[in-house]
Amino acid sequence: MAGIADVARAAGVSKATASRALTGSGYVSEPTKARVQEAAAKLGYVASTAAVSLATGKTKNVGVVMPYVNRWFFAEVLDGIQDALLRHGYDLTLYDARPGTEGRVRVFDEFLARKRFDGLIAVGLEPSDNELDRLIAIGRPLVSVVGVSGTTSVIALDDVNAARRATEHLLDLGHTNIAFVGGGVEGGAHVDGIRLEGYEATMADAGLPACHVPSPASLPGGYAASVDLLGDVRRRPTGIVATCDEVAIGAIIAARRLGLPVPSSLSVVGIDNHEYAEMFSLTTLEQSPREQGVHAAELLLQRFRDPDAPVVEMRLQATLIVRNSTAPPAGIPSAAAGVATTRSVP
Amino acid sequence: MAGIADVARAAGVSKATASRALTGSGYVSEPTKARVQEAAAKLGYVASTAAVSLATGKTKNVGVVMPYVNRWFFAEVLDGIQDALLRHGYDLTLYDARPGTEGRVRVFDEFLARKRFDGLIAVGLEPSDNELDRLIAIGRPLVSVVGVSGTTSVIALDDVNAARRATEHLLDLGHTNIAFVGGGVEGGAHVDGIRLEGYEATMADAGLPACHVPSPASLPGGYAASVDLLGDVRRRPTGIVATCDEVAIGAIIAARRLGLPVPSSLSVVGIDNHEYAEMFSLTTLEQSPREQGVHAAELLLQRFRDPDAPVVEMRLQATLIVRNSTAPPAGIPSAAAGVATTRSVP
DNA sequence: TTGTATGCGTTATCAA
DNA sequence: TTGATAACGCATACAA
Repeated sequence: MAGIADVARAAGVSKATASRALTGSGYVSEPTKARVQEAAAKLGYVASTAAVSLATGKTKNVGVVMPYVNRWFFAEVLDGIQDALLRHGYDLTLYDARPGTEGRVRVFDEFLARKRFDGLIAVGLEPSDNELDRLIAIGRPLVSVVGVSGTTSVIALDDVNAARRATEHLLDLGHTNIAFVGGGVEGGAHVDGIRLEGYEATMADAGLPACHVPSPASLPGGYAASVDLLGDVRRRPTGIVATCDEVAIGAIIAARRLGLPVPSSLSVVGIDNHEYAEMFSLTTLEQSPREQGVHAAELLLQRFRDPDAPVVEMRLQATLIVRNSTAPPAGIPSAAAGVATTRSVP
Repeated sequence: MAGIADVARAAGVSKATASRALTGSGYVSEPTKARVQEAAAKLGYVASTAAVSLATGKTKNVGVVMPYVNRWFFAEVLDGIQDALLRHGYDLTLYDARPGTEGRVRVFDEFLARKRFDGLIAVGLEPSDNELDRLIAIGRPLVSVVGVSGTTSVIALDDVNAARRATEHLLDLGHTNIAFVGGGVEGGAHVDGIRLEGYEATMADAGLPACHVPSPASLPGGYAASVDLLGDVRRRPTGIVATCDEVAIGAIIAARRLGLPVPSSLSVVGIDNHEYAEMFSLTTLEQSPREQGVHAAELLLQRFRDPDAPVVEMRLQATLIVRNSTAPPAGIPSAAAGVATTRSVP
């Protein structure tokens, strides 16, 4: 509870000098600075954030808005943001804005309006026009990770490219009957649709028919969709491109359940490099949500230093990681199999 | 950027009256209150949190400290806390305190000392003595979810009881050769050790030998440990009690890999009721981390209202959910099998 | 029921 | 290089 007045008194200086000595702004002689700092340490002085904010207009705090905290991608991004902010001495206040909830409305109407932060990071938010307007009306720097288009800085995976390369990986192995599992489901994320388009375009380029199997972007969702798909012998593909690793793993589990060996009878490729991917030997296109979070935080912090910094749009390229869930289809032997143990870079 | 002075001017009253009209404290006539509120709405006035904090000493913010945000249990608790705080108009600032990191030191030394919150919720923190001292030295109400013993309010699952009932479930089905997978690994959580003790005590009560298989509390960890355990025919049990559902699911996947049908050749029971549990037909003892988060938040809010409220220790009882991963062992037919489709309460 | 005046704990401005 | 003093934006005790 010691205030700066106590520190000043203990050090035998004025509040103003004490403040300068502690914040490092303005001229203070070395000896007095040392005296002040020692006094502050002895008293356990910590500046009141409220008073500092009121006086400086800065909160040393960053707001993070995301629709879910308990999903792999979001939790990883959050972890990355947290880590980067911590390093720079910034606090993080979290706003949960699950779509369609009353809470989300309140977040936009009340909570964000309080401006308890110097800037905002929106993760996978997919705001409505109205919500986007409010976000901008706040008048604080905004950086997005996925989900917001247009006027603000954005960091996101190049989804079309990732889906294309996943598809091409299977094409290169000799597959022609390839299905895409994911997206096309109510309440699903926009990215799933984009990845689907990447897959469809690639199949079209190869002159092959596309097959879309809708599925929620979750392990149980991918499992259920894949059981349906693979259970019907007439529709059964030799390769699956999944919209994310959880769906891909669901497909692998479904295949095992149906007695279809992976990869000899079915190849599966995902997008993410989820923490479970290695255990399932899943071939996947790695995106690193954690790094996306770090980038977002650092972009925002840089914006604090230079408010006129240009709006940047950062498109990350996924890295293909080949494991053991993909192989040439049953008919074709091991022509391109040599590739199957390498790990290539973007 | 409109301040209360602008609102007061627009409504033709003093700042004091405007403040009273907006906060609801003190006497204000209905007509003027309405005028003020209308003016505030029109100007889009929102009180500066910094100024309010400085004037009242309250931040309307709660700090949450947890070692991980990207693990199922923690993410669920966080979600519950967030939800409850949102309903009461409180912000949430998050502090990541991963054990053994430099960041954790800074969180305790700098970040928490800033007291940007009216109270603190510690989730699974397992603080050192020194850390616990600091936590208390902050001088703000503290509520813990797991991980802190003693002097503060705590909400936690009754781990011993949960492990005991998981074990008894297998015993009731006729199993005698039951292993416990989980715990006993460096960096593991304290709860795993407690659950292990519950299992061991129950086995001892039944006059049966215990078998402990160390494992990290994760899906890959449980998978690896179970492959080892089940791969050795001489050690192979007919039942597994897992320290959590992720480990249990790892065990199920391992069993399938080894061609051991579940539940006919191996029964597996977990603790959690993880979101994947249903997909794997996992019998488990449900704890609800989300509700634990809600309870913790509400306990803290109540403490704000009544600072002298007694310290409470809330031990939650798990609920047995019987699915299809447990059955009588191969030898014993269907004596107690009728039970296997019911769902019992604590 | 309303207005005036003061304080909350810092930083920032201006003289000294 | 330092010190007195005025903001910062609001809530509140007290006076009217």
